Amino acid sequence: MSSAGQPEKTPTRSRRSDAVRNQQTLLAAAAEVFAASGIDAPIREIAARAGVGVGTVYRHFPTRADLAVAVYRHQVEACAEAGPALLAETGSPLAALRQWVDLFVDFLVTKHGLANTLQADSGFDALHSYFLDRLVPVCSQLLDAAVDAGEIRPGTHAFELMRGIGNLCIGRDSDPRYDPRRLIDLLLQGLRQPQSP
Amino acid sequence: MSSAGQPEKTPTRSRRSDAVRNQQTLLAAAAEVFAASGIDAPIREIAARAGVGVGTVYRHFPTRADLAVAVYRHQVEACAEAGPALLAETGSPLAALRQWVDLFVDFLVTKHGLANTLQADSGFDALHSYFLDRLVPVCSQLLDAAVDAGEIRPGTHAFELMRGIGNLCIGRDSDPRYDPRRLIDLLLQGLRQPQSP
DNA sequence: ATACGATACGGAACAGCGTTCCGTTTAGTC
DNA sequence: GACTAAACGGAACGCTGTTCCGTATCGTAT
Repeated sequence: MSSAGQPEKTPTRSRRSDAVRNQQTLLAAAAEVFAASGIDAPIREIAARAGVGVGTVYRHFPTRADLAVAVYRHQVEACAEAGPALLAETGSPLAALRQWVDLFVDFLVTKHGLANTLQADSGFDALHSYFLDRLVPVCSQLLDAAVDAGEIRPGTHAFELMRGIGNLCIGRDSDPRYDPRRLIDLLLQGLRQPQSP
Repeated sequence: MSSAGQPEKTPTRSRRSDAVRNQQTLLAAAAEVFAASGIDAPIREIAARAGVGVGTVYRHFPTRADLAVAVYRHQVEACAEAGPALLAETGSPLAALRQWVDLFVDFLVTKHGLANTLQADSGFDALHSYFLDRLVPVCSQLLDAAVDAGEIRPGTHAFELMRGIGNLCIGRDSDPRYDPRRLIDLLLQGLRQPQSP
């Protein structure tokens, strides 16, 4: 009969130790490979560095995006948590927004190719969604606060702003004359404009 | 006979007729396929539609970018020529810049995947260069005029602005909530800001 | 009109990558 | 120690870009 309970764990067997070990190894390997060769590096390369077969990679992380989410989760989390913190400790919500955007840009720009994944159709659906689900609310909060403080005009959607910032970060490495930050600054300046004709 | 002249043509033989015919056919086929399946469509598909072998495609257009340049040349040219025209017929240089940017965005946004090629490392070097070589001077002229008229702040590089606009246009089709034009408007608004604190 | 050689053609062949699938191995449990 | 579910490895498949060369075709000199 088995109590009807057991709602969440160990139906019959516990997780195999080699499986958890491999998952960890894979995570580390993927982090290294992503850093070295970008987020588009061949799966085989990651498998090789972790010393496993490709089948194992796919079992643990069905899509490349799942792997990327796992690799970058901590940093995304940190960025998300920084939002409210900045808002609390900074006098001007707009200044807080600026600093937060800077954090976000830092994050995107230091990982080769990460910015491209902000596009919805980049084949990184899981990563895309995770980024947006986690960060859009934070951005929204900052935007609202700045609007309430009368520092920026209303009407801008956090989702759109985040995607725009992500897009602007694409291809930063390929040309030294292109600095996304300058344009993002311009964008934020544009937000300030008090609805002029 | 042959005057000593003829400085540019027919060293010994003239171009073969099948070659010119195939080049035309290829151009038409590529235009159709690009429109239908995006600029990343398989070369084989283009070859098939043109009724030639892949070797022929590569002989006429060594890289995909060369093909794209040939396909879009007219439209890029039109856009480039519209710049000075708008400047001449519009009172405000900033207004002219706005209209011109609108044209550019129209162009990018109506071709599936074209915007991505504005990135320097997208593997579309020839296209990237052509776009930039042709359009950056035009944009620069508009920017300068607007600066001279005191409508925008100085210091913005046409190259950077163009790349930024191109980047913002990426992925427009994948999400109806994302409208690049709103952000580009914001960007241009930011330009207007008279150098505030 | 014909022959000849340069030019262009076609598509097989190779390489790199993502992804699937299944025979084999291994860890956990009895 | 035996049994079985879980996990593994990597061969295999399909799709793509790109190269290469034997063959067909066109332009021209005769």
